[in-house]
Amino acid sequence: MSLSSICCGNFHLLRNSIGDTCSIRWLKYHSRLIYETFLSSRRHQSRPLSTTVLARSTRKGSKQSFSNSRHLHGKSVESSIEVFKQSELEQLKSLHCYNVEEEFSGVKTEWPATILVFDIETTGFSRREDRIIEFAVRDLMGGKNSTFQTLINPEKEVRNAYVHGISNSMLCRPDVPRFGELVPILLQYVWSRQMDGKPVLWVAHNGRSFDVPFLIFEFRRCKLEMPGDWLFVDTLPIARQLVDSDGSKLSSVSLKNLRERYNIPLTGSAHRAMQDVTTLCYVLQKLTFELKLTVPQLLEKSFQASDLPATRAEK
DNA sequence: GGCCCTCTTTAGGGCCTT
Repeated sequence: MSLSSICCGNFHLLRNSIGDTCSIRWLKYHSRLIYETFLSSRRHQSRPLSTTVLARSTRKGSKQSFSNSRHLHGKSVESSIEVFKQSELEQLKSLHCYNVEEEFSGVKTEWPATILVFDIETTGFSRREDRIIEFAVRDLMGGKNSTFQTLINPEKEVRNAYVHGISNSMLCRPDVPRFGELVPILLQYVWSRQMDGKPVLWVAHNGRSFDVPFLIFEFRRCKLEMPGDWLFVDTLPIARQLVDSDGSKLSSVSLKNLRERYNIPLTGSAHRAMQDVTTLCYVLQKLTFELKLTVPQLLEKSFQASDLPATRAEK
């Protein structure tokens, strides 16, 4: 299975899903029972959800005890949040690619994992001192409700609004959830996208050093562990494999530079989570195509939360 | 903080994330 064909398929679908975002109110309304099921399954299990043993069994395709709970509310969620302007949509449409193999064969691609590209905005760089204030994710499978985003009340002052434009007044509102309140909603979203017996592959730029540790610490503050079938891929070390036409390595592999390298238009404010997610989706497509990376190879590069030093001991 | 590179490895600077 070539990643290029899958990515082309992804972005064919992505074209149709931009602006099609889950309503957090809907998810909030339906997440309570799901969350209770999650907690219940944890109680019935004699080990945490994110143990290595459990994850290994998941990689082989076995089901986890909670994997079917998403079917309790398996109906589609409504869309209510407009993310992009029409002019911006037109720009992105110009980048769309077709899954040629799928178009000709008529056979649906067998996905080895649910691939979720995500990004966070935070109050700073310290995973211990700072908090997540925005979370956005896009399922590369595309389709209805393939994206999800929300602001998060960090319960502390935001002093870096000059970076992302997210101010205290935007976060200190009754309709903005704290991270602990978001967890059941996020789990509901992920389960609604996850395929039976297959892992979830989260993709982020510099995720290994930044996004994933932040998530781990937020889960830890809620006294929860991430599901064991959540795998992560960092696009930063992958991008470092790129070379220029003269064979030299790139001087910068920041998301901004990669976007400019691939002529990807900026469709909103940089340093807002969903904007960066959209950029990374296109960068991932171009990156894997250029490096001829397959999905299995991408999975081989994945890591688990428990693999990170930050999860093994407090520093 | 983790990773990479080099004027390196008994180290230090820069990148990348907000």
